[in-house]
Amino acid sequence: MDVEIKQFKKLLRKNEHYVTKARLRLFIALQKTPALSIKDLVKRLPKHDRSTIYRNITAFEKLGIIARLQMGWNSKVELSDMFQHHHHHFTCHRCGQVMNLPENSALENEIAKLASSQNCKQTDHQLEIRGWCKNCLAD
Amino acid sequence: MDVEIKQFKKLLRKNEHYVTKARLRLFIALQKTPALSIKDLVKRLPKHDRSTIYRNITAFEKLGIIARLQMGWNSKVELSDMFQHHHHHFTCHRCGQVMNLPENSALENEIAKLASSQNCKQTDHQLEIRGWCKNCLAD
DNA sequence: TAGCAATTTGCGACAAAATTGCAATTTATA
DNA sequence: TATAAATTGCAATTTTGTCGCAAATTGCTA
Repeated sequence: MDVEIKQFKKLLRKNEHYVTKARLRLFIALQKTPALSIKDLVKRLPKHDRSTIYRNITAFEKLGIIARLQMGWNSKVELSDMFQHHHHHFTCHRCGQVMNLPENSALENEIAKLASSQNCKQTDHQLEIRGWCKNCLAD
Repeated sequence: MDVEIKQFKKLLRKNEHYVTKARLRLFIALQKTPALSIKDLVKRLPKHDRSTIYRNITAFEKLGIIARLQMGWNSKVELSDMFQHHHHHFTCHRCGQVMNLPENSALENEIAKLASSQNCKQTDHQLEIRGWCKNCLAD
């Protein structure tokens, strides 16, 4: 079985959460796609009620399993850095595609410096770059 | 009168929009606070109906007067770079306060490089840093 | 500054999104 | 497999966001 699913189950149990079908399916759906809206999730998990999905998203968020994002307009969720390399996103205005960007330590350093210059302690951050993707530029 | 309000009125007129009380108050509310949710705005503009606020937010957005942000969870709006220096945000987990961060050209450069490294053309971006603010760290 | 045309507003009705209580089901454990 | 506890699905409800329309406001011109 997928190493990450093992880790996910362990995390749930450690925090006194049951491993249920709804939670597993939600996790797997998130593993498959970079960033999903609640609407997408409801569509992809037809066996489960909206309320179950909402409740589990809230639970996952508290456990640090997922992170909420802003992609242009709607809020979306994706697995947190616990289950993925840390990364930022590029959203194309034209085709709407969201792509994960490669890690960049120079950028991460600048962000860290910016927070500490204000005497703030950073726990995390989120960057979205918007514009035109390679394919749409070619058209 | 405030230079920015003059600019705001001019922009409306140029685009065949009337300068109304609702629009002025909305603009002024946005001038006063870094990032406001729709809920906040509805609370701060009790003389105006929700639908008016929604409609004007939509209109302002089309005219490029405001930008939508995602601060953690709810989407918020603030005046665009047209009326403010370009900046990013820090949100405190504990007190919830949102502060504007100073401009940083090294950071901006890294962001630009990251986009072009993927052959994407960046139009804009948004960064939110989260953590603990100075005051909350002191407590 | 009165009057006209065009836009905007507030209201009420709706539609969509998100939350909640509770009985029935599922899960972990022994 | 029995039991206790957590979770789910469902229905009801609240919260958010949208829309049409009559009345009011705005910009313009005489």
